[in-house]
Parts: sequence; structure tokens; C-alpha cells
Amino acid sequence: MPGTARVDARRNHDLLLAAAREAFAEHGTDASLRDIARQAGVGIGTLYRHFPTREALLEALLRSRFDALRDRADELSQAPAPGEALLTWLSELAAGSVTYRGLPESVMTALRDDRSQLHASCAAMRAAGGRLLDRAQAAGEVRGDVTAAQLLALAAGLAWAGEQSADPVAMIRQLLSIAMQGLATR
Amino acid sequence: MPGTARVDARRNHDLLLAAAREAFAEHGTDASLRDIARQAGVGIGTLYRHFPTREALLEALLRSRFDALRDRADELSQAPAPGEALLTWLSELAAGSVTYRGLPESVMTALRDDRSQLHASCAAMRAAGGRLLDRAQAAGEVRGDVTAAQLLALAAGLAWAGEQSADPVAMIRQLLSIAMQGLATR
DNA sequence: GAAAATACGGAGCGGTGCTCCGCTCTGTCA
DNA sequence: TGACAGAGCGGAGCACCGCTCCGTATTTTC
Repeated sequence: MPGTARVDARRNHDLLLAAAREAFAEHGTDASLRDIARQAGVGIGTLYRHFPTREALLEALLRSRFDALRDRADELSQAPAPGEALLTWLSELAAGSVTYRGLPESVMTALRDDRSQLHASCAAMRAAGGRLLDRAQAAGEVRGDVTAAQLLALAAGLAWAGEQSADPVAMIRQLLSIAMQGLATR
Repeated sequence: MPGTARVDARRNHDLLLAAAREAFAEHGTDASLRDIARQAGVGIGTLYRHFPTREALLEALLRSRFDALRDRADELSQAPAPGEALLTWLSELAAGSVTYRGLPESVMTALRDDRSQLHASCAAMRAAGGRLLDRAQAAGEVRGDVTAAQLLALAAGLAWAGEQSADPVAMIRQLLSIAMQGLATR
């Protein structure tokens, strides 16, 4: 998309992205889209033309991060200890969830709705996590009765619980510790 | 409050409660209050006079249930197996969370804000769960580094994850199974 | 039946997401 | 360089939201 559009369009695109990043960071993923347009110095119509849905805006902000998480999973699937690798990946996944309040909900919604602009990158990330899970299960280090969807739901649930707490990072770490012990075989 | 008010007031109170129960069940805890008033055949002002906040409405609908859960915890604290008792209680807690979508969030919000009308009953329930937890920890059946607040956050997080899934009941059961194994000592 | 107390209802305010369309500005081509 | 097609812009407008405020209606009391 860069280069192919008019220069004013490209400029507004970038201004909107910057404003959205700030607004989501401050007010969570349900920040006012009007405020974002205002902050970008742009009309509300312009925002909707560049990003027809809120998911499209989130996708533009998060795609690279989700892709990185997917690559990270593939990288970790070469690690010697499959169980440890899964723990590492889950930790990084959960850690990233604190950037925008409401992000776990957005991810779960995107996974449920394949028309969502966020769907593709989330699904790719889940698939990569699933491969990590499969390997840990094959190695006998993780309970066999757990699916990738459940794993993602678990991570999202813990991240959500963190959001609700006074110290999200500490809460997530503790809940993750419990969850990992719960995932281990017997 | 029953008997002490005007008969029309008492009637509208009950109509509102019935409409709210239905609306929350259908649309979750963030159902439109205007719709609830409309459904009750009452003005929006009347709704706000009877229930000044959404939490007040929820409290009226849930107080008895929370009280029952508190009593249940006290009853279970006499059970022979403290760990099993905790599992039973958590299961019942999580099971109740599926009645209204968004309920886990309401509970966590209420616990965080002691001015909320829901706060008292939620806090009492958490305290009762905490006693159950203490006993399980004293018996050496549950990890010592877990607090009542974390336990509630965990339960709410799993319930929230269930809400996001296609089959909430099955998802909650599975996540709870993982969580319980994670809570057990080593 | 009159007076006092209480409750009612909805217009109205500022906010939201989202659409639609007249106008502006940019890139292109003669 | 100047004109023109069309891509891009912006905000008025719609329907909804939570919430307040106050003139009116109803119930209770005397």
C-alpha cells in the first residue's frame, strides 16, 4: 500500500495509525474512533475510508507483532525442551497482551469471526502455538487433552484477568505459573 | 423495602426486575437500560429512581445467588477433603457465571470498586472462598502462594474465556480441570 | 374530599458507531 | 503550463447509548 496511493492519503493513513496507537494505549481497544480522527487532525469519514472497521485499525497496529509471535513459535519448536519452549511462548504471548486493555477480547472475537480483519494473523499465531503444543504433548510433557483453541482461550483468560487487577503484570505471571503447572502431565 | 413503598412503586420495581433478568440473559450485563424500561412498560426515569446504577440492578438480581455461594463455601469448609471442597465450590462458582454474559467482568469491577452496589455481596463471597482456600492450603493440598483475590481472578478469567467460546460450559469445565491441577501442591 | 407526599415519564444533553455525498485537492496528460 | 478526471476529504446526519431534571400524575394521609 505505501507508494501506490496519493501522498495526502498516505500521510493521513500514517497520522491515523499514530493517533490510534496512542488512543488504544490510553483508553483500550474500545477508544473513541472520533477522538482518534480528531487527534489525527482528520475527518471521521477519512478514518472509515482508510480503516473500515475497528478491527482493521487494530490489525494494522498488531499484524507485525502477531507475525513475530508466529515466527517465534516456529523458532521455539526447534528448542531442546518442548515444555519449556511452550512456557516461554505463552509468557511472551501474555506479556504482549498488556499493551492495549481489551486486547484479549479483540483477539478472541477475531478468532471466532473469520470475516474480521484481525482473523488471519490471529489464526496464524494460534496455529503456530498449536504446533508448539503438539510437540510438547508428543514429548509427553503436556496433557494430551488440550487443544490449541483451549490453549489460546486459557492465555486470553489469564491476560483478561490481569487487566482486571491492580498489577496486571504480577497477576499474569502468577496465573501463568498456575496454568503451566496445570498443563503439565500428571 | 417490600410493603413500605407505594403500591405502584413496588409494582414497577418488580416489573423492572423481571425485564432486567430477561434482558441480561439475552444480551448480557450491558443490555440497554432503555430497553429494559420499555420492556417493563415504564419510563427511563423510573428505572433510574429504583436502580440508580446498572450495578444496583445486577445486585438485586444476584445478591441471593452470591449469598448462597457464600453459605455454600461455609458449608463446604466442614467437608472431609479440603482440596475437593475447593474444587466443588469453584465449579459451582464458575457454573453460575454463565447465566449472564459479561458477569465475570461485572464481578471483577465490583470487587475493585467498593462504592459499587455489587461490592458487598461479591466481597463476602470472595472472603468465604478465601476461607475454603486457607483450609486447603493448611491441609497441604493447594499451593501456598495463592491468595483469595488471585483465586477469584482465576475463576473469573476462566469464566470469561468460556463466554468467548462456542461451548462455554465445556470450555469452562476443561479450563477448570487445568486450573485445579495447577493449584495442587507439586 | 383536600392536602401532602411520593412516584412517574420523557424531553433533552452529550456521547457513541457508522453512512453518505458535495466539495477539494492531487496526479496525469496534452 | 494548464485543464480535467477522479481519488480523497470532511462533517452533517441518523439511530442508538447512559444519565439528569422537572412538570405532571397518582397514591396515601388526614
